[in-house]
Amino acid sequence: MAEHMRDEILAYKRDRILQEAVKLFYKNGFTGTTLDDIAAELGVTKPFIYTHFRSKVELLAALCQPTIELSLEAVANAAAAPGTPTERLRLAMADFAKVVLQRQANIAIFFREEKNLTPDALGAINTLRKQFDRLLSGLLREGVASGEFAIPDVDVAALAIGGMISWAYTWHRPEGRLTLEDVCGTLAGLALQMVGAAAGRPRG
Amino acid sequence: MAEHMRDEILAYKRDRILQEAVKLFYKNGFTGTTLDDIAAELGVTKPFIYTHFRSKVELLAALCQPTIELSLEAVANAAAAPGTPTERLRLAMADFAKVVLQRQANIAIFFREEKNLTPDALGAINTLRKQFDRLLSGLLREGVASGEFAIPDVDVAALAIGGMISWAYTWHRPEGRLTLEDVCGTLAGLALQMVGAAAGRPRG
DNA sequence: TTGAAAGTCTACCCGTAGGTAGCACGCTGG
DNA sequence: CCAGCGTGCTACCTACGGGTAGACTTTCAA
Repeated sequence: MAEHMRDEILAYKRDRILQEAVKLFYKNGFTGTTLDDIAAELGVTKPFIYTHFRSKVELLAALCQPTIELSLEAVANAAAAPGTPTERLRLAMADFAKVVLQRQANIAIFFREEKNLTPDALGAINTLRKQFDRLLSGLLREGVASGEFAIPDVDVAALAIGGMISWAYTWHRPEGRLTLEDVCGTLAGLALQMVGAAAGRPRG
Repeated sequence: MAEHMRDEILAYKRDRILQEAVKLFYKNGFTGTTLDDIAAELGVTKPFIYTHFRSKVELLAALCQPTIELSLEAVANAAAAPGTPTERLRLAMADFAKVVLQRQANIAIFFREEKNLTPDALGAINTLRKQFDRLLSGLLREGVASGEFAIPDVDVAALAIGGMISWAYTWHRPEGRLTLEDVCGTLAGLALQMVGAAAGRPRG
């Protein structure tokens, strides 16, 4: 049990480092942030960080990959859920949007700093992204087959929808006019309308 | 006239530097590219670059701003053109997509390296982006007023459409299955369908 | 109370890359 | 053939920041 708690504390420290790193990378960019900056924000020193991460780029990977995994899971779960393609697409896009906005900083950092990842880390993430695209394309194809969707090019449509929603990381302001749920709902509705689904927005 | 030609040569040199910079920043990122790299690619040395640009970040600004200006112009021209909102939206989005894809590298660099611009340069560009959003929102509002478009939230829709098309810089492959014109046309069609316009895609 | 292990800090190294001073080469006109 | 200028190069400076060695402190078990 002493062992157990030590692990929790270790995990907690690791997590705090990641939190501060996300905050600073988001605000000042990856190269615009020094490890000393992160350490200072935590009230510790640089070697402290090195007891939890092997390098600065490992830190970067550690804050990107899990977020991409969450995005994939959101779509995977929705795609596997019961319901019509229309219902599942709405769920998939609303949940995906939620991940994008809840992890806005992580998403932003990933897309900006991709080039700073090691080939290994980038490869792993790109595998996830390919699965994401494949799932989304598959869902669209189902809807086309069932006659619910009308799309000229399924693969382009998948990229367009994915992009429309991913892009929200660039403009969403948590303190703005719209709540996170509003935005997710609206974006999911727009996605449905885009594929020609009936009731892209329920009409009362 | 001797004067005249000297200026042309100066402009040409400046242009070549920018070309190589775009290529390398796109491939390796801004901080991942050294001025020596760019110089080497041109068969010159670093001080040569400094006779044409005051600093590395000035180089960055010089390759971002004109591209953003082009995007704005594309939408501004289409918005001011004659025709129904539907027709003008299609034109605006097709032309905007064309800029995004023709200047794919510049667009990618801008979105990735925003944080490396000086506050001044970034401010100037953000002014342009705000105009872009305003124009697009205005066009959508016209379509809603005329009954051609059905959109829950015009401002979110403008951001969604702009994002969907901007995003193409992440996935378009010039050597891929689709020509640039194909992609522009498909994306413009998807944008129309997204706002509920009739004939998002002409049906024969 | 003591010894060892875990954890953190102080102090440093050193490669890298943005930026510059001053020289050398070649062109043009006398 | 030479003066002078424009142009680009050689050679350098310097700051910064990622990464590390080793000392110090704290904790806990015996």
